[in-house]
Amino acid sequence: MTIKDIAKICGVSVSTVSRVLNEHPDVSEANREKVLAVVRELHYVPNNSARDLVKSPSDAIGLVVRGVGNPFFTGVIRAIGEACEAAGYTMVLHQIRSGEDELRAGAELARSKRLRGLILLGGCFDYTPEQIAGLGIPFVCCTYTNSFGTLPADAYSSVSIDDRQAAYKIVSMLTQRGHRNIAVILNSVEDHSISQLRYKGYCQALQECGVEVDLELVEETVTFEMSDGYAGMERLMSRRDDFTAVFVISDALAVAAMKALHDHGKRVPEDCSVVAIDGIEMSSYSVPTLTTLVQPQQEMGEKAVQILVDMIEGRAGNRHLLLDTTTREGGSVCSV
Amino acid sequence: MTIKDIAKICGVSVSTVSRVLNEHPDVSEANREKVLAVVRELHYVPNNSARDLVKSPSDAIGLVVRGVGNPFFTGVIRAIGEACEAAGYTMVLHQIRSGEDELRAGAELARSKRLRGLILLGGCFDYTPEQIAGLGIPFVCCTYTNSFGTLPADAYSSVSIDDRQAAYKIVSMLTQRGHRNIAVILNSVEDHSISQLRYKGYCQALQECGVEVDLELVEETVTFEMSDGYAGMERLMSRRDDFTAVFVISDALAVAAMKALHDHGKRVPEDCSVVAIDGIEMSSYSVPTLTTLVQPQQEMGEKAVQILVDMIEGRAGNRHLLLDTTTREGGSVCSV
DNA sequence: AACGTTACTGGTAACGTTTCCAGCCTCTTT
DNA sequence: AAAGAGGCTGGAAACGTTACCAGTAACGTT
Repeated sequence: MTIKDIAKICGVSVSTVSRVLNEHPDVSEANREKVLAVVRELHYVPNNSARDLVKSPSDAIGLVVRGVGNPFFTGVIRAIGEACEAAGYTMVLHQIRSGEDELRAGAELARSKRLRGLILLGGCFDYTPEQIAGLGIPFVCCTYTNSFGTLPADAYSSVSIDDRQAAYKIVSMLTQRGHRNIAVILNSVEDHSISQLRYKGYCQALQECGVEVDLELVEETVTFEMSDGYAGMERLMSRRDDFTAVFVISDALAVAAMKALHDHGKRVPEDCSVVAIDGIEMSSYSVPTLTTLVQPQQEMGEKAVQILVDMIEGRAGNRHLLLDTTTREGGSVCSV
Repeated sequence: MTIKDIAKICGVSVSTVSRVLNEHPDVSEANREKVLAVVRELHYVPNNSARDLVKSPSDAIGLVVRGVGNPFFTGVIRAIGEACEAAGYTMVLHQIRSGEDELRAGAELARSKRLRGLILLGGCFDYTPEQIAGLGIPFVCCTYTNSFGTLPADAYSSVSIDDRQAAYKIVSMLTQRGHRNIAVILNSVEDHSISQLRYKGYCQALQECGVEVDLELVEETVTFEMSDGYAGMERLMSRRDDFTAVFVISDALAVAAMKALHDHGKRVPEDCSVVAIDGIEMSSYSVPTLTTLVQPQQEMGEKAVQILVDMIEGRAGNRHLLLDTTTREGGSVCSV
C-alpha cells in the first residue's frame, strides 16, 4: 500500500496524492476529496522512512535520559513528549545505562535518526565545546545549568532551576528554624552534576549562619534509587546521632530516608526534620508529607521543547532559562 | 556525510562500504580496515531512514502506553526498552491520552513507522478480531489477559499475571485474618479492564467466606493518579466507618489511600488494614510498608519482547503467558 | 592451455516519498 | 486578439541505503 497505489486507484498522479496528504494548496477540491476518501477507506498511512529520507532532516527530536526510573524525570519526559507532538515533532526516547557517555550516545542517535535537535535529561556536565559542536544540531540541557562555567554560554541551551539557590533556600529554612546540625544526603560532590551545585547551596546556607561544614554529616549515594536513600540514611545514623535535620537531594531519596528514620525509631520531624528538592507526586503522600522545593516538571519539559524548536526553526539562538521554584510546606520540619 | 562520501574517500564502491558496514563476508581484509578507519574518523553513522526504507520492514517495535505516569508501567517500559535493544530491535514509544483509542493509534504507528510488532501497555480490552487482524503485525498485550473471553486466544498474544487470581489471593489473606468488612478502591468495574478482573477476584474471596458484596464499600476512581486514591479513600470514609480493611487496585493508589487514612486520624493497620497489587519501589518505603502482591515488572517486559520477537521471526505463534506473583508482607495488615 | 572455482568488486535498480519544473488550461487584462 | 496570470496537473529527479547481478583476477584442476 503505497502512494502509487492510491494514485492509480484515484486516477491521478503521485504528485497530486502527495500534495493532498501534505495539505498543499494547489489541488482541486474534487481531487482532494477523491484522494482523501480512498486514503481513509484503505487505511493508508505514509511511510515515515521514505518521508524522512527525502525530507532530510526529519522531524525527530532526540531525548537522551540517564535514569528513566527517576520519578522526577518521568513527569518531565511526559511533558516533553506532549510538547513535541504539539509542535509537530516526533520524540525519540533513548535511555542510557549509567556507565555510558550520554553525549556520545546522543551524537550517534542524532546522525542515524537524522535528528533536528537533542534534549539531555540527567547526567554529568563534563562535555567539551567540540563535542557539542560535533552534534551539529541544537542542543538543550534539561535539568542542568551553566553554573559550572566550564562551557561558553552560547555553546548550548539549558532549562533548569538554579540548583545552588534552591538548595540554599530550602536549607536556609532549616537554619531559620534554629537547626545547626544539618546532615545532607546526595550523589557525588565531585563531578559536574546537579548534586555538586546543591551541595554548594547547602554549604552556603550553613556558612551564612556561622556553621562549618562537617564532612561526617555528608553522605553520598551511588544512584537515585530509593534503596540508596534508605541505606544512606542508615549509614548516617550509624555514624552520628546528633543531627537534628537532614537535607536530601531528591524527593524519592528523602521519602526512603524518612522510612529509614522511622524504622530506627526516630520520629520525623520531632527527632529529625527532613527537607528535599523535587516536588514529585509521591512526596505529597508520605507520612509526614515532605517539605520540599518544587521544580515545575511540566514547565521544564515545555520550555525545553520550545527553546529547541525556536533554534531548529531559526527563530532564536542559545538561551539559558532558570525556572522559578516554590516551597511546598509539609509536616517534615519543626523548629528546634 | 553519506556512504558515497566514504566510498569516494576510500576509493572503493558504495557496495563495498555497505558490505563492510553490514558485516558481509565477501570483502578483503585490506578494504574492510580502510573503510572502518575512515568511518571511525569521520564519525559516520548510516542513515536509518534510508536503511529502513530499503529493508522494508524496519527493525522497530512499537510500544503504545496509556498512562506513562503510572509508576508500575515505568519499570515495565524500561525492561521492554532494554530487551528490545538486546534483541536488535528499536523501541518506539508512543504515549496516548486517556481519550484516545489505543489500537487505532497503534495501527497508525504500525503503518507509518513500518513496525515489525506492537506491544500494548495499559488500557481497556475492547478490540474486535478485525482490528487486530488489521494491524498486520504480531501483537502482544502486556498487562492484559485473555480472561474476558471476548476474543479467540489465537488472535493475539498476552503477558500478564492472573489478575483475578491475584486479587483473590491478596483479599483472601484479609479474610483469613478475620476481616469481613472489606472495602475496595479500583477503577471502573464496567469495562473490560484489569480493574474488572481484580474486582471479580475480590468478590470471589468475599463470597467464599459467606460475605455478600456491599456496593457501598466499592469505590471507583477515574485514573491511576495518587490524588484519586486519596480522594477515593476520603469518599469511602465519609460514607462508612465500619470497614476494617481495604483492598486497593494498585500500589500507588494504596499509598495515597493510607495517607488519607492517616490524615483522618485512622491508624494503619490497627484501625484499617490495607493491601494492594503491584509491588513498585515506592510502596516499600511507605509507613507502614505496604502489604502487596508483587508483579514482576522486569520479567513482564522481557517476556513480552521475547514472545513478540519469536512471532516476528516466525519461531512461534500467539501465546498467552501468566506470570507468577509473590506476596510481599509489609506492616499494613493486622488480624481482627 | 583451457577450464572451473573462488574471492572479491562495481554498477545499478529498487525502496516510497517530496519537490521542482514544465506544461496545460482558463480567465482576465490590455 | 494577443498576452499574461493563476490554478491545477503530471513527470522525473532526488534522498541514502541495500541487494542483486555481472564481471574480473588469481588460482587450482584437468
